Amino acid sequence: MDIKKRFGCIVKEKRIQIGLSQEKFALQIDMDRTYLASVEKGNRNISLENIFKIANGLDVSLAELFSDLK
Amino acid sequence: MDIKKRFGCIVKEKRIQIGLSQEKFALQIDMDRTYLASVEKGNRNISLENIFKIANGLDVSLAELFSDLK
DNA sequence: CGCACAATGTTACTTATAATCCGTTGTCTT
DNA sequence: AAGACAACGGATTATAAGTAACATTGTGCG
Repeated sequence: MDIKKRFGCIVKEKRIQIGLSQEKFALQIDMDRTYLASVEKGNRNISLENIFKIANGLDVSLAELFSDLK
Repeated sequence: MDIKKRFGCIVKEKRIQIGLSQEKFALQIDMDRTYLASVEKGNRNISLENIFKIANGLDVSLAELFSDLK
């Protein structure tokens, strides 16, 4: 599985863990709702600053975010 | 310090650890030398696939790469 | 020191694509 | 039906990717 898809899965997992919808989470981290959706789907080659923004929103470090990237 | 600069520092550190010049390393991972230089300088908001490419070139996982991001 | 050369830094530019914004559609669940 | 959520489309804007030319710095050596 490619890196974008793997990343998207983890974001989705962790977002669900904290009990937020795509829309709520996107709003919270000031990111477009449809963009977050496509990131989770693994269709986006997201940039470092947005990766960081998501990690912060999920309240995990970048290392943690990537640690269970199978 | 911002995330781009912190990331760049780590890449530089790890590249030096494996004893490669920017040019050699860039060649190895099929990336332009000047692009790599600006990434290391923290002037680029690099995307996931290029982050991944660098991690692979450095022979570390993404989690490892980000683990000593101070 | 002055010279050569290697390594890195910087600027500026075009092209590719990340990211936003508007909406619609489908699927649950109540 | 209505409301919440997620998937998808298209059009636009912002910016990352990639490259070339040139500048600078660092280093070893005569």
